[in-house]
Amino acid sequence: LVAGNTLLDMYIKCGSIDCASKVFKELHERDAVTWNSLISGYTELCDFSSALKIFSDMQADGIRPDKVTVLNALKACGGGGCLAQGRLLHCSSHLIEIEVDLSMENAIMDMYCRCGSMEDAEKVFTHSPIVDVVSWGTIIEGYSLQGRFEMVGQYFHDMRMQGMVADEGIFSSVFSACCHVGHVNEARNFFVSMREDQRVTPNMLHFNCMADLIGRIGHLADAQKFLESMPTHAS
RNA sequence: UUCUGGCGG
Repeated sequence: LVAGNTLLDMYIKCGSIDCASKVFKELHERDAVTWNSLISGYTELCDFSSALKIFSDMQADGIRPDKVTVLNALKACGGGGCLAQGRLLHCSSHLIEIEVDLSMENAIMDMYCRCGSMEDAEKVFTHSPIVDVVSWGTIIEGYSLQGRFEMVGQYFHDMRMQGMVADEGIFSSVFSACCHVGHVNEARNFFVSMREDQRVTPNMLHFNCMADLIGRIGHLADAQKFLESMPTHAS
């Protein structure tokens, strides 16, 4: 069983979903891991409807979904923008004796964000007994995707107030929001704070957003100077 | 062997 699952996983990691599904069909024994691998394989390829189809096949086959199953299914719902199905998962996961821990809460929030329902995402966030940098990042990225810069700033501020340190991912979302709405000065402030207060090393994406913004207001020489100040080893 | 946020893979 483990050998079969390992083989299946190998094909998925290589991107050969066809070989993977062939292996899947030939397996005479399948457990939750087998199904989970295939669901995540389709999700990785952005074939969300196939992923959700496998998810329902799994249940039809009498295999009980575990935590990983639900995490993968939530991701597929988010990717496919299937709000109704995602909501159903959210509501039923409590019932089918799956513990709703932090990673589950975060996945649920992410699903709502991608489905465009920030209201639901915020509700989950607010009611979470504990949140981490991923939770904050999920909400911030959610607002960033919607171009809601004021909310990005708000949540970033709240996060700092609670003593949470931002990481590279948070700043990627923040800069992308700045870029989206063309807020140069705000971005500058974030850039300075990133290095001085929070000791996050700016990466290439961060530098690009900054240069784009500076260039956009016509300060091409500044933008160039800025890019030249970028360390060559920046990742 | 399958596992939550940005970019990458």
